[in-house]
Amino acid sequence: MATGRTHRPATRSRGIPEATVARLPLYLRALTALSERSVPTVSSEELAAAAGVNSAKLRKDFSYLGSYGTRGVGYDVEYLVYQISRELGLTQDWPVVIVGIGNLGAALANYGGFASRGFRVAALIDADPAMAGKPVAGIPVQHSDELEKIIEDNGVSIGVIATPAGAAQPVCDRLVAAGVTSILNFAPTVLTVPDGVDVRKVDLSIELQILAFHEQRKAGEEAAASDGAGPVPAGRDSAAASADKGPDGDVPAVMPA
Amino acid sequence: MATGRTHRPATRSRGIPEATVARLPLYLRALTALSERSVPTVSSEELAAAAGVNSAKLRKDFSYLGSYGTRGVGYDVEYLVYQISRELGLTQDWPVVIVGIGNLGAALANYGGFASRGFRVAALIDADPAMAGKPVAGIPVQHSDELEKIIEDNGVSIGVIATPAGAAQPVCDRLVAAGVTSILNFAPTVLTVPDGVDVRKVDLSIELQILAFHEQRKAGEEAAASDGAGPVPAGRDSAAASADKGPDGDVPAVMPA
DNA sequence: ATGTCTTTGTGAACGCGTGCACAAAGATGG
DNA sequence: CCATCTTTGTGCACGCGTTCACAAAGACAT
Repeated sequence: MATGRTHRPATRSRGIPEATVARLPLYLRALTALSERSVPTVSSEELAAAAGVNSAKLRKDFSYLGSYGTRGVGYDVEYLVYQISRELGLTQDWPVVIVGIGNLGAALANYGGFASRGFRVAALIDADPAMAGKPVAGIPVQHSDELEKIIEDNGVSIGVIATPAGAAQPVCDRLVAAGVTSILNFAPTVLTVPDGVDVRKVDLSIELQILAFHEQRKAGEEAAASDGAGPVPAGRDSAAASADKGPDGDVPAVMPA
Repeated sequence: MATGRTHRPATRSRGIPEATVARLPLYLRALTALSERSVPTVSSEELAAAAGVNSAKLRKDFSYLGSYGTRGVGYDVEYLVYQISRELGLTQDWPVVIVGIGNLGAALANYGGFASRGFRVAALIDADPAMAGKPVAGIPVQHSDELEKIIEDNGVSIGVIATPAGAAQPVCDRLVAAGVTSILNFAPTVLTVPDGVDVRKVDLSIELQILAFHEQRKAGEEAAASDGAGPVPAGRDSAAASADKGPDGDVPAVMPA
């Protein structure tokens, strides 16, 4: 799962639970696929299976949006696609800027899932002067100096940070100062932002570590018979496990497509 | 953050809650940074701030691992780094294969956060014959035909799928059949896997949609702004910058990644 | 030793999210 | 119009996760 966090306990999203909001895109994707196959209606059971969730959960989620289903029949696919899109705010155009055009930034720029969801890459920004003007995904990269102007001129409110960890906070500060109020962060760093600004973070390394945890557990259970505890190099100071070479601080995170 | 899901009903993770496991990598990152600065000990308050979480939560998380702190002093950084690494299974080597070497796959292959965490890219696999032999991140790409052999020869148990949506499930099936038991999926599709196999999913599109939802809500609240107080915000996207946060800022939550 | 001060570790309360199970609503057929 | 069948919408209970608040534990000074 992804990983998104930033302090804030109360989750009163205008009646719609945060957990539900996080699943709406999932339903939308499944519904879009059905729509493309010209399926007119779908039951909660079928849609739930397609989205990979429990049907009861799906019905409860939809109940927060209103009563859009017909008992005995199911949900009208097209209508639901529209309702969810509207709820998520995808019926409007969202200009987005991507800062940090390295391998990851380029991958994001080429990602096709944007346009189809109402997102438009308004600009690609990088601090390296050598990148300026060079086209990536058909869009010329612009230098960081232009950041504020680009954001204001295009009315950008969503920014994507794909820079090395060290550059993330400064870039974030500039984005926020220029008017961005939502940030998707791929750099492995905790960003500090003022109230009113949303930050979601994606860190591949974290996802892999969680997988490793479960993987280790599976291996452990398998050898449940005689297993003791792993090698326990006593000494509190023995410290630093195996591979700890590079400072992770400067490597950009990675991500989705 | 990322998004991950598909799995276990009972969370019998040897006593450690899933939510805690998802945060351990976060603590580990903060601790590694402190370690590099040669900081000997850290209090729950300081570490929590560095990791972006609540200090009470951090202490409770650590309590699941054991009593590694010293009252009145804090936690020994090096010792904690080791304990968390061991708990996550990062003290061992995890060979990983990346399937689908497009923009994203290449970005992942170049990601530096792997090696420093015990992960080793054992192979890059792509279905395009033209890619075969071509080096990416210093590793020659191999053709899909070799998939099973590669996995068995290297004892790979973790696979990363970065293929187009249509190829994901078939690739997943082959990975699982060959012995992979943990999968990180970047393709926008719900993968079906047998019991015992973990799947975590990362989908940028979903993260952006969640941001859009909150962004839309902010814009809506602004329109109903009744608390004057100060400068009158002319255009909605022009100035901004200032702390124009009215009622309640809404920040992401989620979990679990 | 004794007292004071700091910080951990955790018992308990609370709230959110999940899933069950069923009544209500509507379609459909006779 | 009535009976039956399907599927939604939701009340309710339960469990996980979060947070508070404080006693216990140890460091440190006197």
